[in-house]
Amino acid sequence: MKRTEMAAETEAALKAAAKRVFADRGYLNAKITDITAEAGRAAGSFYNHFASKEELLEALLADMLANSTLRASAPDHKPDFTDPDAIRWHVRDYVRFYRENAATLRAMQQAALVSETFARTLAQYGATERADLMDHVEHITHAGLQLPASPAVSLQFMHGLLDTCLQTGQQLSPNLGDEELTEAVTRFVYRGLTGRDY
Amino acid sequence: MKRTEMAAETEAALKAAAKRVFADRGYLNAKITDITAEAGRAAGSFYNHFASKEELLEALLADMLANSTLRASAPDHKPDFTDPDAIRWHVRDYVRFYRENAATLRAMQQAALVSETFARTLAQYGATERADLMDHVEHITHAGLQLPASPAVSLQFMHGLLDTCLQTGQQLSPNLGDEELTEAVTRFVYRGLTGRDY
DNA sequence: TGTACATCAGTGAACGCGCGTTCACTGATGTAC
DNA sequence: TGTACATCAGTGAACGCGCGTTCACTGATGTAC
Repeated sequence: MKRTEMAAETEAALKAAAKRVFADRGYLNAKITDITAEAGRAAGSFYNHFASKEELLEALLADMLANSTLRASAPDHKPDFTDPDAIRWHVRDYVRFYRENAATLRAMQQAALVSETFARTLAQYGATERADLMDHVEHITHAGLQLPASPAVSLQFMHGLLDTCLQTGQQLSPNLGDEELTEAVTRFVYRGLTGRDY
Repeated sequence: MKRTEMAAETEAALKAAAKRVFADRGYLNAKITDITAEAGRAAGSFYNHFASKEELLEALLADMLANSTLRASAPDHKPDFTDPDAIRWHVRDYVRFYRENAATLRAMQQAALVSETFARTLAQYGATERADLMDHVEHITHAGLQLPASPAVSLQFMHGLLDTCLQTGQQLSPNLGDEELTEAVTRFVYRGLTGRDY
């Protein structure tokens, strides 16, 4: 095997192991040696690829962002939140995204608690996500309906609610499936944003 | 000064210092010596009062619970969420409670990320809080209105939303005051839960 | 009330554990001729 | 194609930093007589 391949394989193994370890015991509790052990490599090997646990997380974040450029440009994407289907589409998409990237997202949230830098990165990322939805909620005002707050704050409500649901998902009483969760959140958010029902 | 008084004073100073340090740089980042320094005591003094940082946090939690038995039994308390005023009352009360105990609450959340024990305690606490509101939301169903999900899950929506708002409160775009926040959340939640507007 | 001793809160230097990080070494792959 | 040397990914024992925790000491308060 080529040397570059070998190195790439080890790096990939470390990232994959890190996700598993982060998911299992959390980013903050994860030791470097937990990750290398999980990846089946020696401790020192870690530093051939990453300068620190923080840098590894940054790499995971970069991977996540690189792999998710696809979404929100789908053909069935609806950009008007006066239509419940548009909200449902975005809720469902976010749930899917969260499921796919749970390990990295949760690790980021934990890192943000301890590091100012990660806190900023994460806040930035959320803000960008919400900026893209700004026009979606503004349709509501234009339709003569009254948002509960400014468009920005209304969006934070939606975003925050969804995030909380996904993070505490395991505890949701009668173990709610993703489809039911999507339905319930969609209804709650549609009602909350527009003041209407469907 | 009496010895018992002296000890009590030091313990109180350590607790107060801990809250400040936790609020300032977070529970997880707080070192024992940060706390003792902030309290103006020697490092070793800490262990005359608490066996560990965890035990200190438990003491803060106990204090918080002891000092907050008052609320939710006030004379103007309304127990029926078909009335927006009832929701507003609870939202306002929760905001007040959060403001008063922000340091301890945030510390608990951080501790929960790292310690299974604290995670359980916190989940337990939230569940208890919600259990007390169960009958409040059930009025909605009894009035012939349709909740977005089961009463328990609907309550988690409300609770989660409020929590997120308070935790990320600083970033809320046009620095929202508590009164506006209460109004906006109340409207959103009332609409979301009942499907009506006011 | 006074004296002698016990107790105990507080002190801070020193200890030591845990874990991140290093580094001399190995053996396999790459390169030069 | 073959040989000799260079490079480099990976290894894991050892190092050392940071910080929690201890402990011998101090001086003030409590107690016994």
